[in-house]
Amino acid sequence: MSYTISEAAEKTGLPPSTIRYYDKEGLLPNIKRKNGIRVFEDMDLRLMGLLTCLKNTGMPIKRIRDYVELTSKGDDTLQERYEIIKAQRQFVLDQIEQLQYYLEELDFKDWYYNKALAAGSESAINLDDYEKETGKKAPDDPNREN
Amino acid sequence: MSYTISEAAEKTGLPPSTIRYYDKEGLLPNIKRKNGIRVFEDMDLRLMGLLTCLKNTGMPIKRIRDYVELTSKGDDTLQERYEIIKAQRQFVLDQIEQLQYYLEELDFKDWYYNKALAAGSESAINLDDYEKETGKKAPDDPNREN
DNA sequence: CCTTGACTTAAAGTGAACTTTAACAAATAA
DNA sequence: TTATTTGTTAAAGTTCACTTTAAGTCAAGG
Repeated sequence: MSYTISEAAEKTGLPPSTIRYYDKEGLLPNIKRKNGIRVFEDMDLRLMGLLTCLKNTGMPIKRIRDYVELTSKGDDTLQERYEIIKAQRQFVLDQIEQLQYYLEELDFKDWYYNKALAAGSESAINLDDYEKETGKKAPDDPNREN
Repeated sequence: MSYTISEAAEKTGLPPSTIRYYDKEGLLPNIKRKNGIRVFEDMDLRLMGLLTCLKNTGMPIKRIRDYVELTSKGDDTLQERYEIIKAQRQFVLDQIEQLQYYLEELDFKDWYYNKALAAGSESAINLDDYEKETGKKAPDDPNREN
């Protein structure tokens, strides 16, 4: 199947302006043209899925372009591409860990506001209760007197 | 304990310029001054920890300021603050889920390059092997002929 | 007394990732 | 035939979150 830019936009969730921007930045090599108009194939849409993955996990556009360029150079660049993917995979693992840490901070805040709302006031909260009730240590937090 | 801006910077990991910027943006209300010079207390450092948590989980500066402002208005704003924290907590859960999805895409790529490097070429890869070897379905990916 | 170093401000500059604008081309519907 | 729709480009504009710069204040040390 082939698609126009607006169809590709719908399929990928990226606005046409962004697709054109990615194309200009070299993230979409070998997009076909018919009378000057971009023609997207399924393979292009799958590439855009990968771009979205890399972008949404924090890879800068320039590095994505490097990866894409390496890909079109063939088997000689397998090792280099592998290093990029491995690094990004580790980066995602680190991000998840970081988010899980922040989640604990927000879990505490959630508990805190539940308590405060039940009591009608923040001043009524006994922070020792957090550990008693959840088994987790209260994180550092403003609103504390330590 | 009290700290200068450079000590606060060291403790929080934020550069002094960023701390001044946050102060200007209203994220650090009630910072004391001594002869015009900022004096940070432990409570301020803990607040900065919370700011970092909110910022690093994707909350825009303006929304963080709203939250901070609500906090200094006292118990009347408990419900509103709770909503903000609850929404952010859910946002973090969604982010983790999203990252875990992207991780699977990268896991596939990792497998793919391992295979390709072992064989010396991408063309030698049989994508059906991914499910056979890992029990996971190969995600959509460029480099595939489907 | 003077220099050094750490602080202050307002304002301008930066980099990333788009988005918008303006002007134009080609195909299609009325 | 004309109007509308959908595409094209280069270039300028936007937003966010800082960072840098320039000019100044102030306390401590030599």
